[in-house]
Amino acid sequence: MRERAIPEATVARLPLYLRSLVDMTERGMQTISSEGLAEAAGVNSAKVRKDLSYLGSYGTRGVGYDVEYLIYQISRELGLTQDWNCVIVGVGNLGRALANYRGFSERGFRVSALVDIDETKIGEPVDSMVVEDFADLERIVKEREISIGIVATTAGAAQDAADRLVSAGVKSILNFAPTVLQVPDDVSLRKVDLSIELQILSFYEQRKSALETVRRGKRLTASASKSTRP
Amino acid sequence: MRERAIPEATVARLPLYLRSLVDMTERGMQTISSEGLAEAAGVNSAKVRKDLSYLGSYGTRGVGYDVEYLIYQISRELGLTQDWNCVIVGVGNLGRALANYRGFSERGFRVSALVDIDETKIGEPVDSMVVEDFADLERIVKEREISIGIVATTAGAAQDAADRLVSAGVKSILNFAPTVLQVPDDVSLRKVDLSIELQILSFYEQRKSALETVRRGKRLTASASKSTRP
DNA sequence: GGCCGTTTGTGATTGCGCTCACAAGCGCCT
DNA sequence: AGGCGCTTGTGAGCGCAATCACAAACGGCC
Repeated sequence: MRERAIPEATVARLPLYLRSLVDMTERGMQTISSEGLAEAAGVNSAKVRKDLSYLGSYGTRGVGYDVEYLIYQISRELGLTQDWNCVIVGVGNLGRALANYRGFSERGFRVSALVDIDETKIGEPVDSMVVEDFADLERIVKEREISIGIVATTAGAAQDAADRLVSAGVKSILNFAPTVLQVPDDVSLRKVDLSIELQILSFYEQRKSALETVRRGKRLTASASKSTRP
Repeated sequence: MRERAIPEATVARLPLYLRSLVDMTERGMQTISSEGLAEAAGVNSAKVRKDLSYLGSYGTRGVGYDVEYLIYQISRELGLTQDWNCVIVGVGNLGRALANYRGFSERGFRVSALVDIDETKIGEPVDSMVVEDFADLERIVKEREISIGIVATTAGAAQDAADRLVSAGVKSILNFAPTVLQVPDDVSLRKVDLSIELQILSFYEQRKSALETVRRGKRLTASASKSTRP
C-alpha cells in the first residue's frame, strides 16, 4: 500500500486521531494499540489500522504505535508542522467568536486579519486585533501571506467574500455562511452549517417521537401499522 | 420506491434543498426542475431526483416540482412543522454566538435556555435570556420540554454535559466541543468541529504547495522524486 | 386528438469505504 | 534459542451511495 492517494474519509479522521494522541501524551502514555486509539476516537480498530497504513508502516506488531512518533507523522501529513495564516471575513457574532476561539492557534492556525464591509466596525478592536476594511483584502492577503479564508458573513454577502478571497489568491476556504458557494476547481472549500446540523437532528428526533406515539397507542389497525413500515 | 428508510446521505441533503427552495419562493418562482434545484444546491440532478423520490412522487414530468409544495413536504419530513426547544450548555464565546445566531429561530429551533457551571456567569443576561445554573438542567429540560441539547463547553466538561443531558431525557445532541462524546445508542449525536475542518483544509493546501514546489524546481534527481513516493 | 419536447422516476452499474479475518512479525519469557 | 501471545498490515467481501441512462408521463401546440 505505497500509493500517494489518501482517501478523503481517512483525511477527515486523521485530525481526530491526532487529538486523541495528544491527549494520550499528556497522560504520559508511550505506546498505543489500534484498539485503544479506536476507542478514544470513537471508531473501529480495523479502520484505524487501515487509515494509518496509508501514511506508512509506523506500528510495531505485538506492541502498537509509538504515540510521539505517530503525532509527528500525522502532523506532517496534515501540514501542521508549519503555521497557517487565516483571515476572517465578516465580524458579526460568529466572526467574533471564531476570532476569540483558542482552538485554532493551538493547532497552528493564526488568525492574522479580521475584515468587514461595515464602516462602523472597521477600527474596532477584537481579541488584540483591529477590524480592517474588506476593500483592502487583496493587499492584506498578499502582505501577510494568508492562505486560508474563513467566511463568517451573512448568506447574501458570502459569495462576494469568496470571490474576493479567490482573486486575492486564497486557495482554501472555510464557509460558515448558510449558502452554497461556487469556487474554481483548484480552490478547496469546506462548509460548517449550524442550522443544517439541527435539521438533521430534528429528522431523527421526529422519527423517534413518531415511534413513541405509535408504541403508546397500542390500538393499531392493520393500515396504521403499515404506515410505519409499509 | 415506497420504503420508509431514507438514506442518511439523503437526509443530510434535504435541508440544503429546503434552503434553495425557500430562496426560490422569495424570488417568485413557482416550479423548479431537478436540474435547477441541483445547480442551486451544488449537487448532481440525478441525485436530487433520487433523493426527492424517497419522499414520494411529488414532481410532474415535463414540468418539474412545485416549489411551495416541495417546501411543505421536505419540512414535514424533517420535522420542521413544529418548533423544537433547545438548551445551550456552556456560555463561552461560542455559546454566546450561538445564542445570538438568528439562523436557528428562522428554522424553528428555539433556544429556550442557556446554562453554565460558572457561578459568575449565572444570572448574566444574554440575548433577552438569562444564564441559568447547570445544576438545574434536569428541571429546566422537563419544564420547557427541551428535546435538543447543544454542547458548547470546553473539551473537558463536554462529556459531563452530555451525560447530564442524557439523564434529563434529551435524545438529540449537537456537540461543538473538540472531543469525542459517548452516548447511548438511542441518542442522536452530531458534531461540529471547527479546528478539524481547518486541519482538513491544511492537508489539501499543503499538497498544493508541495506540488507547486516540485513544479518550480524542475531539477529533480531520482532520489528526490522517490522521496515523494517512497 | 395526436405528436413533440421536456422532465421525472428508477432499474442498472460503478465506485468507494467499511468490516472481516488472518498471515506475518514482534517482544518477552523460559 | 525456541515458543507463545499479542498486534499490525492488508487482501477479500460486502454494502451503501453516486452516477448513468432510459422508459414513462406530462403539457402544449398544431
